[in-house]
Amino acid sequence: MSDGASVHPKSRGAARRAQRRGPTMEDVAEVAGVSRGTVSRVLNGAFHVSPESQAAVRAAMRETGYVVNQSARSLVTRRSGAVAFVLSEPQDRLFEDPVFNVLLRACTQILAEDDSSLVLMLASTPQERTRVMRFVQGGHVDGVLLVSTHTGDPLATELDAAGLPVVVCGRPPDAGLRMPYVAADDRGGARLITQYLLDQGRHRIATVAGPDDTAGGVERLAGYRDVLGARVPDRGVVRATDFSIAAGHAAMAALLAGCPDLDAVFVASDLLAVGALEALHAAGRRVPDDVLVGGFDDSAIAPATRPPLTTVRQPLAQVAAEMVEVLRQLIDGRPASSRVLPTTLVRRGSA
Amino acid sequence: MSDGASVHPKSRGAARRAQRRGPTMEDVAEVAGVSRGTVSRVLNGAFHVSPESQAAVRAAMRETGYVVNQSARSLVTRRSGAVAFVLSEPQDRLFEDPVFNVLLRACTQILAEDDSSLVLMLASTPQERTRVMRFVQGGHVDGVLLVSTHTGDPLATELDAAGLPVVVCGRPPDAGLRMPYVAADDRGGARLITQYLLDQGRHRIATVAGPDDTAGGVERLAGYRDVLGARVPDRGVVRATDFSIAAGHAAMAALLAGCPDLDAVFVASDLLAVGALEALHAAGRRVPDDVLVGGFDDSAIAPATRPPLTTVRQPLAQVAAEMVEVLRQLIDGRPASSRVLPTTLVRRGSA
DNA sequence: CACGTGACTGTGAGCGCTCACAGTGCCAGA
DNA sequence: TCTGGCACTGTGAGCGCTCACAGTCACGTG
Repeated sequence: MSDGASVHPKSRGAARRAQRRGPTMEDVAEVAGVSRGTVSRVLNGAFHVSPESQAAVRAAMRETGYVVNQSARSLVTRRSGAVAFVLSEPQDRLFEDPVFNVLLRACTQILAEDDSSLVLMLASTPQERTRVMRFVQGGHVDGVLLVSTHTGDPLATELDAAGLPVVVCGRPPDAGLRMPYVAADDRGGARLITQYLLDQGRHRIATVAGPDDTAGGVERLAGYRDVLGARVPDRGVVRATDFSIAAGHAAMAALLAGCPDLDAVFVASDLLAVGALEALHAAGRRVPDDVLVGGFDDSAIAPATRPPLTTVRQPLAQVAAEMVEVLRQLIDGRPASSRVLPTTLVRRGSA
Repeated sequence: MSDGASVHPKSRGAARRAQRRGPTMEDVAEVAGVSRGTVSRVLNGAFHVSPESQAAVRAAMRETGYVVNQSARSLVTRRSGAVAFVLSEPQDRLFEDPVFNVLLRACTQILAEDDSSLVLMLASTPQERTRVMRFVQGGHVDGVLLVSTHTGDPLATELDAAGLPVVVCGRPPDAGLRMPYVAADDRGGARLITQYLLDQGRHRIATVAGPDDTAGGVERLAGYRDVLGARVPDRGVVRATDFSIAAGHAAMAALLAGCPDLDAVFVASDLLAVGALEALHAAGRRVPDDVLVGGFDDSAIAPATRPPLTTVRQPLAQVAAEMVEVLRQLIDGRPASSRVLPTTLVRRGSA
C-alpha cells in the first residue's frame, strides 16, 4: 500500500486535476471509454461517430460536468466566439438614447442564440481607440459591430484599413470605407412622415434636423427636402447640436423665433422631439392643434410623451439581426453587402 | 553564401509565420536577441531583467507589432481578463431605464482602465441562465457583476452556490446569499425626500412604491415609512407593477382614485415619476402647486420633465467603481464586504 | 583562490484543445 | 480468398503562452 501513490501517479494526478479545475476532454474520454478525438468529434458535431460512442460521450460529459475550455479551443482554432460591440462616439451621449439600448440588447440576444458573446467597448478617446484596435487585432474577438455616428471617425478608418471583419450600424458617413453597413431607411422614413404632415393640410412644415456629421442628421433632412422641395419655409430648418432632449428644446426655440408661423415640425429623433414638445408648450403652442409634431425612431419614450408622439419606426431588432448576420458572413470569409431596412409610420396624438 | 538560406531555416520559418498570423513571443525574442522567457518577463512586469534586454524587447515588440495572444495566456494562467455584466431580469424592462445604462457605461469604462473587458449577458429565460452558468464556469470570465432586481432570482442562487466571484448591484433581496453587494442608500434617500416634502408643509404625502420583489421597491418604501410613520395617509401607498413610465401612470391614477386629497407624492423612480406626472396632468392637478412630486434616481430624464423633477441622486458612477473594486478583491481571493453609498437630494421644480 | 551569492537568462514541460493522419475492423465485389 | 473502400477511432503534433527550474556570469568574501 505504501507505494500505491507511486504506482498510479498519472491517474491520481488526473483525478486530482479533474476535481481541482474541472474535467478536461481527457477525463470525459476516459469515463466514456473512448479517445480524446472522439470526444472532440461529438463536441464539434462531426460525422463518423457511432451512436453508441456518441451516447457514451454525452453521458460522460453530463456525469463529469464537463465544459469546454474556450481558451484552449481558441488557441488552435483562432476563433474567439466573441464579437465586440463598439460605441465610437466623441461624447457618449448615445448611451442615453433608447435606440442604442434596444440595439445593444438585440445584438446580445441574437449572438447568444449562436453561443457567441458580446464584448462592450467604448471608444471616445484616442486611448480607448488604441485599446480597441489592440483588442481586436489580438484576436480577442472575431469581428466588430461598430456603432459610430460621426463623420471621419478614425476608428472606422483604422478598422477598415486593418481589413478586419466590421459591420457598421447606419450608413457610414464616409464614402471611402469598404465595410458593409446595415441601416434603417432614414431618408425614406423622413419622406413618409413629411408627406404625412403635408397630407394633414399643413403648409408651413419646419424641421429640427440632427447634427450634420451623423447619418441620421443628413439622411432625414434629405428625406424632408425630397418631399417639400421649394416649400421648405424660410428659416424652417434648424440643426440640433446632438440627439438629446436639451438640444431639441433649444432647436425648437430657435425655430419658433425664426419661423413663428410654422404649423408642423418634423423632429429628427424622439429624444429631440421630447425637448421640442417642451419648447412648444413653453411658447404656448398647442400640439397637435396649433403645431403637428413628428418624431423619428419610435423609441420607448414616444408613446409616453404629452401628447403621444407620431413618429417613424426603425426596425431595430431586425437591424441587429442583420448586422450579426452580415458580420458572420464576413468572419466566415463569405462576401457580404450592405442592407437598408424599411421604416414605417406610427400614428399617435402629436400629428 | 549559397547556404545562407539553409543556415537559418528556423528564422525564415519564423518570419513567414510572423507575417501569416501575427508575431509570437518567439519572434519577438529572436528579434530582440533574447529568449522567450525574458520576453515573458518584461511583458508581465517582472523584475530581474536588465535594462538593455528590456529596451531590446520593447523595441522588438514595436518592430514586429506584437500583441499577446490572450487565449494562450488564459490557457495557462486560467484568467480571462474579462468580467460578465449579467442582467438577470424576467422581463428586460430594465434596458429602458437610464439608470442601467449609466451603470453599464461606467463599468465598461472602469474595467477598460485596468485592461479588462466587459461581456454583456442577458438572463431572462432558464436557457439564458444555463448559458450564463456554463459560460462563467467554463472560465470565459473571471467574475460576474450581477444586476438582478428580483427576489429569489435563481441565477443569484446558482452563482452563489457555485462559489464564483460575484458582486450584486443593489442590496440582494435574499438574505441567504453570501456574495457581497454594492448599493446606493435607498432607504436613506427615501427618508431624505419624504422629509423634504414634509418640510414643504405638505401633510397628505402618498407614495408610488416599486415592486415588492425589488430592493428599490422595498427599501424606498421603508424609508418613506420611517419618516411618516402613522402619518401615511389612508390608501396612500400604491405599488407599481414595474419601474416603467406606463406603470407610473397607472399607479398614480390608482392613487388619485383612492386618496384624492393627497398634496404630495414620493414616486420610487424617475421613470415612474414621468408616468405619474402625466397622470396628475390628465387629472387636472398642477405640479407643484396642487401636488408636489419627488422622484428617485436623478436619471437623465429628471431635468427634462415638466416641471423638472426633484429627486434623489444615486452615485451610479461610484457604485460601478466600487462594484468593480469589490469584484477584483474577490477574484484575487481577498476578503470583500458589501458597501452602501450615500444618496443626496436634488431640488428642481416639481417639489 | 575557491566558493557562496544574487542578478539575470534560457529551457522544458505543460495548459486543453483541434486537426491531420494513421490505423482498425467490416463488408461488398472481384 | 483477396482486395479496396468505407465508417469509425486513436494518436501525435502542435497552437502561444507561463511557470518552475536550472543554468551562467560577475561579484565579493573567507
